[in-house]
Amino acid sequence: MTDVSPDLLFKALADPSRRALFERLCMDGEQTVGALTAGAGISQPAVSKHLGLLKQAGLVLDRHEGRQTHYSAQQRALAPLVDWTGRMNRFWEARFDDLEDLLKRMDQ
Amino acid sequence: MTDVSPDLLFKALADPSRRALFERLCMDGEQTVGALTAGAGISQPAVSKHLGLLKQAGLVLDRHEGRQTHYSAQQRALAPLVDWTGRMNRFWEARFDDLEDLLKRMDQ
DNA sequence: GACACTCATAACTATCTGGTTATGAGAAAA
DNA sequence: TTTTCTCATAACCAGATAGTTATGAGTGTC
Repeated sequence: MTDVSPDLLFKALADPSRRALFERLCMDGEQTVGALTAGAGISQPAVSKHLGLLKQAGLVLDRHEGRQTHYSAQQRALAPLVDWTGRMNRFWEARFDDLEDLLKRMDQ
Repeated sequence: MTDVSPDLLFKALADPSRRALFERLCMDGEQTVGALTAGAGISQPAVSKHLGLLKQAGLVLDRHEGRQTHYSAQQRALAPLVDWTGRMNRFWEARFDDLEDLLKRMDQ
């Protein structure tokens, strides 16, 4: 529930297989490991490991039901990423404003 | 100028040293390799390599002036990231709306 | 021209990482 | 209970990667 560092998020999403799994969960909703393995081009243990990392990064939740595990995307998880990009853009705009101010002053 | 794949962006930003360099460029504006090396806890060649990757990912620009190279953050570079996170959230919300619809129908 | 400075590249190394196969644990089915 | 199914973990391997030192290329300075 508590926010995860951007570092974990970036690392988790840097791998294409992992990002693809997360995208599928976002698009199609909760799915079992078996369903996710079908369609991912990698073995079931590889999928499980990736899901483990995604879970550790707070990007997915797991739910055990009988002998299968259902994974789902955790919506709020991307918030730190949005915050980070927003912050970077804001820095940029701040410097841009400074430049504008400078130009205005030079104009007078 | 043309948009870069989210893959390159995520990979470039997944490394802490690289992300720190980019953040400094966003916060403080254009800087030389020397200035960036001071403060990064790593050697100058390491910094140069990271800057090379950031440039390849479209995150920074370089400008040669005499014997020094000035790097700056490229503002629009984060756009694909913003798009991607937005898309993921939109998927999520769409499924949420479906659920709402379902609940509404069940309610009738 | 000789020297100093700034950065990029080369070459190398240790560690990380993403994949594999083999296997074990737990739950349903027979 | 035995078997089958689903997933996670263990053990291992090959390639990627982030760092290092050494050096070269290009530019200003003396």
